[in-house]
Amino acid sequence: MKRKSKSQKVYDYIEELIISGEYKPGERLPSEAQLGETLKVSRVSVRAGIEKLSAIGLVNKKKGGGTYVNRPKNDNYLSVFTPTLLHNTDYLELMELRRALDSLSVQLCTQNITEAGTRKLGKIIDRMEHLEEDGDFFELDKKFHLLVSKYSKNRFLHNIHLIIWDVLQKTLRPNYTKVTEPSTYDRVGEHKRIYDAIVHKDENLARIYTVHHLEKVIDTFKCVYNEAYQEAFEKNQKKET
Amino acid sequence: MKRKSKSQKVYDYIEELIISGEYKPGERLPSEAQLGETLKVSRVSVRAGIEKLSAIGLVNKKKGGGTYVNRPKNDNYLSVFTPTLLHNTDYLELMELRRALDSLSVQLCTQNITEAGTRKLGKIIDRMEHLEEDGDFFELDKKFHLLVSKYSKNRFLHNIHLIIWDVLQKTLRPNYTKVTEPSTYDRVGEHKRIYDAIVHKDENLARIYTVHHLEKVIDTFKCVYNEAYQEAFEKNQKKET
DNA sequence: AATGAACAAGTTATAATACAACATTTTTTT
DNA sequence: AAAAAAATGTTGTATTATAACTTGTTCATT
Repeated sequence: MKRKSKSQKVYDYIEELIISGEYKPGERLPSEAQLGETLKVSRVSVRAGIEKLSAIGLVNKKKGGGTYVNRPKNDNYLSVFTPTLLHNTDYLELMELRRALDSLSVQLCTQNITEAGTRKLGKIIDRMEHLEEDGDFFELDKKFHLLVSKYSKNRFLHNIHLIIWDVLQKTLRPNYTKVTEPSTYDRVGEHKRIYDAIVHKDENLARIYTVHHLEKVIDTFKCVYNEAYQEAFEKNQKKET
Repeated sequence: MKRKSKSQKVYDYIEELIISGEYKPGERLPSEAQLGETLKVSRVSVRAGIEKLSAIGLVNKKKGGGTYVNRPKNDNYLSVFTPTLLHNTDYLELMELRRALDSLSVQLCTQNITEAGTRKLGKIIDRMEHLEEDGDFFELDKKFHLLVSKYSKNRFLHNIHLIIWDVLQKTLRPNYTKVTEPSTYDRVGEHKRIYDAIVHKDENLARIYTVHHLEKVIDTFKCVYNEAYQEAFEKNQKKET
C-alpha cells in the first residue's frame, strides 16, 4: 500500500482550501516558504504540489510576486485539458457528442441571442458565402459554432465546445479540406439554414438542421477516414515488409 | 514580455512527443536526469514540467520505477477536470447540460443495452423502491444514471457524466436530501418510468421521461436554492452589522 | 503634500549536492 | 532452473545557494 507523497498532501491541502472557498479567488496564497513551515515539508514538496494546481488552472504563479488563486473564468477554463482529450478520445466520439451538444447549444442560442449576436452570425455566413475554394473554411466553421455555443449562455457547455474545437484544430485540421470541400456536401447552405432558423427564432428547426449538419460531417468523415486509413495501413504494411 | 520558463519548455517538449505519438502509451519516459541532460536544464526544471503533465493525466510516476505515458483510458480520464470544474461552474449550468446529455445517453442506452445491463438497472430500481426514507438515494440516483451512460457506448459521453457526478457529489451532496426528498417529487417513479421505457426499447419515451425528470430536479433545486440563498444572505448581513 | 526614483525586502525559478525510499536488473546461491 | 541477494537505477525529499523577478518602503525632488 503506497503512502501519499508529501507533495500530494500539499496539493490536497491547498486544493481543499480553494474549493471550500477559504482561499478566495484573486487571493494570494501563503509563500512557498510559509507553506513549507505550516505543513512541515521542504519547499521542493510545496513547489511540486503547487505545480499541479497550476497545471489544472486553479492557481497562477508570478515569479517574485507570489501564487494567486485564479478567479473563476467564463472562457477557456478547460483549455489546460486539451492534451488530455487529445490523448484519450478519437474524432468520431467527439463528433457524436457534438451532435447532442451543438443541438442543445443552438436551441439555447435561439432563445437567448441578441441582435448583435445575430449580426455577428450573419457576418460569418456572409464570409462563408464569399470564401474562395481554397480559403480557410475551418476557421469560419469554428467561429460559427463557437458563437452559437457562446450565446447558449451556459458557460460549461461553451467551454466544452471550446476544448472540442481545440482538439479538432489539432487532429482534424490536416484533413479538414478533404472532409469539408464543397463537393462533399453543401457546407455553406447547411450553416445558412441553421442561421436562418436562429434568425426566425425557430429553435426546433435550428436543432434539426444542426443535427443533420453534424451527421453529414460524420458520415463524410467516415467515408474519407476509411480511405485514408486504408492508405496508411497499406503504407505501414509495406514498411514492415 | 515574459520568457517561457525552463519548466514550461520541458512540459511542451514532452507533451509534443506524447501527443505526436513518439512516446507511446505505456512507454517509459527517459529518466529525469537524462531529460535534464538532453534539454540542458537541472532536474528541478524537469520535475516541474513532468509534475504538470502528471496533473493533467498524460503521465504517471512510479517512485523508483520511472515515469510512464498513460494509456488512453476507457473510464475516468476526465477526472482530472473535477477540481477545475468545481472552481469554475455552478450547479444549474451542470444540470442544464445534463438535460441534453442524459437525453442522448438514454437514447443510446436504449439502443445498446444488454440483458445483463437491463437486469442491473432493474436491481437499482428495486433498491430505490425499498429504500428507507433516510437512506442514501444519491448513490442509487448516481448509479442509475451512470449505468445508463455506460450503456450509451460512447466513452466521451460516459466520462463527461462521470465528472459531472463527481462534481455533484462534492457540491450538491450536502443539500441532496432537501432537493430530492420524497415529498418534493416522485423520485422513484420517475426513474422507474425511464427504466420501463428502456426495457420496452422505446427510446423516445425514455428520452421524454429523462428530460422531464431532469427538469423536475432543476425546478426543485431552484425553489430550494432560493430559500437557502436567502437564509445565507441574511446570515451574512447580520454578521456585517 | 504629491510624485517619482532608488533601494530593500520578499518571492518564485533554477541549480547543485545529498540522501531516502522505492523499483528494476543483475548476480549469486540453492 | 528458480529463488534470493546484491547492485544499479530512479523518483521523492531535503538543504543550501543564487538568479530574476515583484512588491513595499524610503528618500529626493518638485
